Amino acid sequence: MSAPTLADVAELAGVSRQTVSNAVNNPDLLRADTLARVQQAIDELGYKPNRAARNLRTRASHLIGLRITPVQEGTASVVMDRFVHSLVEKSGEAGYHVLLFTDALEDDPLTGYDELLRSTAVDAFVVTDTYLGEGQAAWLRERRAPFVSFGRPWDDDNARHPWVDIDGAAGTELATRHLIEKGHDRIAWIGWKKDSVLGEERRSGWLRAMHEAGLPTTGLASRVEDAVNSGCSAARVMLAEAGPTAFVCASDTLAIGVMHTLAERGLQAGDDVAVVGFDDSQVAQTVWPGLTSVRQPLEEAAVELVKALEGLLATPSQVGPGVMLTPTLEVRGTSGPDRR
Amino acid sequence: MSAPTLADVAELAGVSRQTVSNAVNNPDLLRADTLARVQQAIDELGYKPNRAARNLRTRASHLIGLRITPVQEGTASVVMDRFVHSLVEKSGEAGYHVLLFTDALEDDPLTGYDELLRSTAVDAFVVTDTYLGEGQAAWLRERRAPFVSFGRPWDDDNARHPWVDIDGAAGTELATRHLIEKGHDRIAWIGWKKDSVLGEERRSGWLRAMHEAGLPTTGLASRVEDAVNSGCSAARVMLAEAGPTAFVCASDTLAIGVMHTLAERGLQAGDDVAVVGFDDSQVAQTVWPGLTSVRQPLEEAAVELVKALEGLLATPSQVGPGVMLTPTLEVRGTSGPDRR
DNA sequence: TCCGAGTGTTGGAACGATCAAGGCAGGATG
DNA sequence: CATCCTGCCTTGATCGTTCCAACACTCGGA
Repeated sequence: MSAPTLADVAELAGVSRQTVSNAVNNPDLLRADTLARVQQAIDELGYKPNRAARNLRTRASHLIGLRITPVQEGTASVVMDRFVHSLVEKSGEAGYHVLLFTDALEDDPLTGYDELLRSTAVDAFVVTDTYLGEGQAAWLRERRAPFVSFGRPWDDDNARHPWVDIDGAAGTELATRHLIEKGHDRIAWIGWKKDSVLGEERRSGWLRAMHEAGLPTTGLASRVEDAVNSGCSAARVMLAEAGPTAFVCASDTLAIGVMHTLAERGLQAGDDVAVVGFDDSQVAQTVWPGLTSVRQPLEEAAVELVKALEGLLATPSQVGPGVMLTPTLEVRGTSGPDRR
Repeated sequence: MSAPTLADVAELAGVSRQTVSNAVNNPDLLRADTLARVQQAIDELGYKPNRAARNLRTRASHLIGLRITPVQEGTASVVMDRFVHSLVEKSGEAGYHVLLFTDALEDDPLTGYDELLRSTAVDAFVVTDTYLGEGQAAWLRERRAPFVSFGRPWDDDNARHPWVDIDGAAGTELATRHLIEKGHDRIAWIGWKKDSVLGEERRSGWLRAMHEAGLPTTGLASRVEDAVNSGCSAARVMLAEAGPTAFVCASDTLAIGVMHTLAERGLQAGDDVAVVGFDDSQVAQTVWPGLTSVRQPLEEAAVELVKALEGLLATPSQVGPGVMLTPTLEVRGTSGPDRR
């Protein structure tokens, strides 16, 4: 009735417990025929090592913790969904499972980490949203908790942990260049408030591409909240005051807002005014006529994170350099035709 | 350096291990002053019970497994994101964590379950996508694995497990009635292929509302793949052949397709032709002028699932009835004005 | 014949918690 | 006064695995 144990297998195969353990963990220590015999017993009984017992003995759970934050309703971004999936898949291949947790109600973000850490429920954490400055990384470092972070250590200067990040500036630069190549010369930026490090980074990519091409930027930048309505009104103001022929936005949410304003004015997104978003959300993929958008290589990020994680757990002392990945541009209808 | 154990706390507090254990698990067994003394020692050392050791002894991991499937790119649906978050939150409140897993590459969906089950890594599973007929439920039942399902036991007649589902027909009925009240009488259905039980269920809600109002349905139903393009072409045909004034769709993805076709024809979604989607995706929330959509009460579903899970793990033999939840309608621009 | 190296295998202890049973006061009961 | 009970706490065993050190066995060399 109850699950077979190591001892059951050992008895059936006529060997000792340790031999079965070796068959599972160090097969090359056994003589071929013994291994085969043990293997058959394992198959016959359907034996799988008991996780709890193994965890207890080896002091490892093969679990990695990931904190998830509430879904932002009303925005376009669904980065988390794709990222979580990639992470689960890649860590699964490395023999790790992903354990999700949220903040306990009305508590600070660190209680979740603390609980899992102290109860030795997970081997390591994957930290995201480092740009929010919640001090997750610093806190974990203090406790010597193993973790890798998806996102640069923005808020932690003396950080010494592995990280993987995506070069947002490269993304917006890509987007801006794409529009310049299309023949645009008045390209506006709709981004986030100045206190958003991520927003400022993405803005800098637009700025770089514009300067490089010798195009004007004054009066062409706007900084607002990440909401559809904010995008709408920013675009309204921008169209009235600066007459841009294209918009580069810090998010698909803002880009959608811009598109609303264009529709409102009877302007055709793409043909009349070009728009580029950021995140390649499902909104960008499905909205008419298709929103050109910067796509983060989340699968790749997951691969790198798991790689870093494995390295970290194998040799905790030495930490490799951070990994910076470059996003790609998904070109769709709102890019519009060439204007030359 | 290493984490404090029960024995450490016991020594510091001057009591036995068992007493500390009781202080943690059955506080009311202790005299008040002893409890206080132990509690202080616990706080002082920052003690948390070791998960692995506890799991081993109690034969429970307080983990529940959830299988996730790849994100469908190019569609609007993001049900999983919201659901996962709700589930993590609600199960966290009940003392459970959620363990994610995916199918091992090119393997059948059941290997993931098998592995976690046999290694006693999780206490139970939450099964989703039962409408796909992958036989997850039947397979788990066979192994006597505890699980609850989000979705009726479509594919398993003699199922005896707790389940929670959302009444899709009630959703589309709600949507259709809403349009009827607005004064529409030629309301088309764009749904999925006949082999989709979910699609047929949603269709039945439309049918019911139409019959109830004595409205015609012949020539007004279309069954296609769940893709934006399919929605486009279905709408094109429908407009040409049946002249509907409103569309009810099985998904936001299809609804977006319908909206594309309307835009293509110079028709105003809402003012000229009404459209209602299903899922209240971020696309529905952000697209212009706002897509009216049926919203699944996923938070509520998570609550019910966790409740069922707790019941199941407490008394595995008795199984309560399934829980059916009713969706709501999020009214937005594509509903259009009253036509009376 | 015996030794020592090289393989494989063995039983006992440990990981850190909970379970089951038992000890020990002190008051109620006959 | 002996007995029983009740409340509170302690002791030893146990969950299933891996680590550790010691132990057989084979086989070539002295």
